[in-house]
Amino acid sequence: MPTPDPETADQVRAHDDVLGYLLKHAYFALEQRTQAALDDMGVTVRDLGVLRVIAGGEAQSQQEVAAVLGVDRTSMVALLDALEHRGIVARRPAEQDRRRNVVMLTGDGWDLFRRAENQYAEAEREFTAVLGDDGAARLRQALRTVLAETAAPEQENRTRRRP
Amino acid sequence: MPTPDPETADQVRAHDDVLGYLLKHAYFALEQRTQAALDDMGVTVRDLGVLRVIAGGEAQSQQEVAAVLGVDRTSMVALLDALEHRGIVARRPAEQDRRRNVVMLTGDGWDLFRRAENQYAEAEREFTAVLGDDGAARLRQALRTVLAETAAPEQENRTRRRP
DNA sequence: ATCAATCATCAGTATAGCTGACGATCAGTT
DNA sequence: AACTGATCGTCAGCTATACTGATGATTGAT
Repeated sequence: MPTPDPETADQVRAHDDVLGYLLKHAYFALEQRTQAALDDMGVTVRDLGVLRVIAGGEAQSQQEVAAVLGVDRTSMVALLDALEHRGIVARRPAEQDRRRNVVMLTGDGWDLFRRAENQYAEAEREFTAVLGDDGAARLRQALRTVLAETAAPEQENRTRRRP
Repeated sequence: MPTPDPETADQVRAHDDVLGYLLKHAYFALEQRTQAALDDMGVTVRDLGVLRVIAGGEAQSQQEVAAVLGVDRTSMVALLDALEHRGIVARRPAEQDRRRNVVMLTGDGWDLFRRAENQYAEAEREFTAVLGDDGAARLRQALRTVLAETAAPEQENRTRRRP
């Protein structure tokens, strides 16, 4: 028997007991499904996140959008460049503070957003269908709870590993 | 009023109602916490995942490990190179099929694994402490359920976006 | 023996995030 | 009015990661 020490191997936690594994794979599985639902429209899930935050008035400036979504502000530049190029969003310097760019949806942007959001929501519903409405709501609530507790106000810091 | 159409903006879903957002950020928040708990030992969460799968006997060859974890097989090479170099795992061609490399933990590897797994588990416990034991179990179960339903046997395909 | 398939590996490519810098702008001080 | 420090958007360069496609070694079936 090559690998597992038979006496100890069965005390080892199964990989799908590990919350990190479950979260990561649930995230990627959902991403794949929702992205597939958006492919027709030429929008990424990421794009839609930006549109949603703008449409909901949750953020105005580029940095606010970036902060809400946990995206780096320098990455937001290229992201918005593409969306602006396609006439989906527009940038305009804020009147009170001309350093800031206020980002807003164009008419076409609103249109695209609503269609994309519908497709996205449908894909999410399918994804959580097994849980039932209550189960899906409880899942969301649980995630919201742990996130609120963590309350990491700093950036996300995904890259850094051992130096 | 620059951005939100006031009549429509309040019909827009808040970003933290979106399951994709919640999963992604919960995943990254947990990753950060658990990684911090492992930093002392010079192991990444990713490394530990590999060790766990090997230690539990859930996989033997490199590709099996990669498949269980949803990691690309070509990425697994470098990952194992590093672990082997540090004397944590050992590769040996399988006797029945010498194309395959059977991966196993060394004595030091078992040692490191057990310590790392303890640290990791503690960090996870802290992360889900707000939910209580039952809540944490329900969260895990919900994630396992949607993942089982998805049952995506293909690769993960994280990169591809619009062509 | 031959041939397609599989495993580990490697080289090359693309993407995303981060750091650090820059100019423009703002607020507060003098 | 001029000076200082901070903030915003932008850009260039670095890194980590995943993927593609190719290679050699090996296998199983014909």
